[in-house]
Amino acid sequence: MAPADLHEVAALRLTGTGQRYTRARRAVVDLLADAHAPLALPQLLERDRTLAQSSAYRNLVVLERAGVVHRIVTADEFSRYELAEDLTGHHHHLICSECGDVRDFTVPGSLESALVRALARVANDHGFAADHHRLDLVGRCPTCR
Amino acid sequence: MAPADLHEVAALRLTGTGQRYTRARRAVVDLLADAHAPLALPQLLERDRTLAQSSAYRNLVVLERAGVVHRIVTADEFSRYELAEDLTGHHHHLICSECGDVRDFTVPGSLESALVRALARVANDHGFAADHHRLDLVGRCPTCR
DNA sequence: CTCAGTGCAAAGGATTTGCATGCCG
DNA sequence: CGGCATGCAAATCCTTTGCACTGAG
Repeated sequence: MAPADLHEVAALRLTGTGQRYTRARRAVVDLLADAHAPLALPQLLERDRTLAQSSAYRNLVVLERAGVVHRIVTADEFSRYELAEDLTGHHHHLICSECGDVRDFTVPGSLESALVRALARVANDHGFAADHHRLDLVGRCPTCR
Repeated sequence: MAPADLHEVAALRLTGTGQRYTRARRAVVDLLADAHAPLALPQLLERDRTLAQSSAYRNLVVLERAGVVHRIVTADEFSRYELAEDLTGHHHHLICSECGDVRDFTVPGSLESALVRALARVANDHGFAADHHRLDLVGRCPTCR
């Protein structure tokens, strides 16, 4: 998605519930869009020194509730944040068990849809209302291997 | 795996590194084996009131390092623990986004192996040393839906 | 003007750790 | 006996919250 459109959508999702799309929030969205991988809070603060820690946490909560940002929790000490899937496209994560770093990847569409069908059946069998799935590949990155 | 064998394997994996398979550790393994789903620490303490919190945490670390227990982190406030996959068989998790509860499930073998092949290729393309994958289905359980 | 947003400092809360004691091998 | 294991209490550290102030609309 083009940056301009991205900000427009983000602004829309916030103002819809009486919230503002401020400089700090725009900055977070820009950082996440540029990274093309989930970022932890220290990485955000490092990339933009004008961000205050507590406000960044608070803004991530607001952005998550507005459906702009998605939070992921790994075994790593920090949570990580990325743009919501409808803004970036469906993808999965390659996670380094050593340093906690995360990279995005996708699988062939045919496999993805076979997966979705199988999961729909599983959810149905268990009486679950399926929301989304998550596929992670855990290993050691080129640096840590 | 039969309980007797399970304890034998667990004992073996601990004693191999100069550690003991004590009553408290055996109790944790029994609880996890009976649950057929990952348990959080409060659930362990609740099921066996003789367990001390700090010792339980310490024992889970020891059991994890010995390859007997696997720790999983969800968006939920607590980590959850289950027996290692080579003791229970490969499976995936159905996670309730409301109450945090987790249930096990499997997908057809043909899909699973297609997945494994695709992931091997992804790991290779990114220079990662693949270790294992994780497939979660997130939704709302029958109680919370 | 009003009310959401900000930043500092302090509080929360799951998990870890220090230390004295218990107990298995 | 020696060293691992235990349990209490205190410390850690990511994250959240209280509060006074700023700024957008």
